[in-house]
Amino acid sequence: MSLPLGLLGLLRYNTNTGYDLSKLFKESLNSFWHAQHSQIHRELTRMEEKGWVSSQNVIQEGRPNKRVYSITDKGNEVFNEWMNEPADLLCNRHNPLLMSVFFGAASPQETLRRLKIVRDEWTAILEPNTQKHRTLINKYKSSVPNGENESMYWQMVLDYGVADAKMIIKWAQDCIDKLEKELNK
Amino acid sequence: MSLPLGLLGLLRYNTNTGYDLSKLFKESLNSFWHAQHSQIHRELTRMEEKGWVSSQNVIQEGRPNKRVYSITDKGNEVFNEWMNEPADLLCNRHNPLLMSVFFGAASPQETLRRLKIVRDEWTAILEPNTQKHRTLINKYKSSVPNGENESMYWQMVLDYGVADAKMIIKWAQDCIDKLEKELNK
DNA sequence: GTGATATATATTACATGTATCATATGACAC
DNA sequence: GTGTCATATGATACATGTAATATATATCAC
Repeated sequence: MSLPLGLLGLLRYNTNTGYDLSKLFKESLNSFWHAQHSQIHRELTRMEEKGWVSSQNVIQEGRPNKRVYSITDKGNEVFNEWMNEPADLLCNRHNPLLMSVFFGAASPQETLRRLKIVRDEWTAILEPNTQKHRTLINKYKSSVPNGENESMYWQMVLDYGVADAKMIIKWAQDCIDKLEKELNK
Repeated sequence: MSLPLGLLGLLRYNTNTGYDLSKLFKESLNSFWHAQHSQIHRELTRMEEKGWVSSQNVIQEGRPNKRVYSITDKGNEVFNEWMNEPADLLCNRHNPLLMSVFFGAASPQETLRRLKIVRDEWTAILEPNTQKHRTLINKYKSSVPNGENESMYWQMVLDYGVADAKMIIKWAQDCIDKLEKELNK
């Protein structure tokens, strides 16, 4: 249920089109939830059927018409209920990286190569991503109602991302050291 | 594609029934991949259609008959190809916990309560889980062909789990501190 | 004037994950 | 003798995620 709830959460701030929600999603929630635009459009349609959002067709000049969604009272109710329901907090992971490491003995050289990619890519994006998110937090802080208050929570999610990246980089390096030692035996 | 590949990976060690694979999965891969027995049965059927595994019906006394699967040459090929293909290493996450923290301003008390649950539950399972996995690694090390060699990779996955849990516990505590300070203002 | 990029929504098909139920038997506790 | 747990597989329905394609227009670079 997290996708519709993410959309409801964002719609609490502002009315928005599917297209803009898709971009907003990428900017804000993408570090912990990935959704494609086709999924967002489908989900919005379903949410309208359920009465959680309503939409208005807006005719534009020079561009395709757009459909602007807003959250309904019922949508707000659903969102608030979810905020008080037991969520899947110790969430199951589906992690292809660990799957491939687990069976790494089948191809040690390849596993080593992959671990280096993981280390390098995470290292490369850690700083720029942190900066980008910090900038976005500041932007939304002033443009979203109650943004000053919300921003503490956004910061928590950003902190998680940083801690996670650092953990992965260190873990990958440790694995690389072990593997290289083993392969050079 | 990770589920079928996980099953192929396990079938390389031994022939196995869907039921046993389901249990093995829970013991070994569950920390980074969750699969229900119904999904495993369905997947095995499909893999047999594709010729990646073959099965034999074994009549048992006193118990329901069982279907024993073994990996085929083609299955081994598919598995090895996958070990050399670019995997989704910087994997997307779908993390309901972070989703709920992100919108935490909608219900600070509830968010605080959840973060405490997260901290406590992860703390409670960290030690026992580590022990359990260490025991399992030792068990499989001697019972699986090439187990001595494979065990280094299993250990890496276990290390990841430990580092991840510690990171989450620390992060949750930091968030709790911040939130309590804010709420007591 | 051609191609790339951004705006905007929608459909199709398939892959994967979750939840619940159905079936069948043996062993064990109460 | 009843209920629960373990063994064993499967069907059904639905929810969710991914991939690819279609349509239509404006702007900008070359």
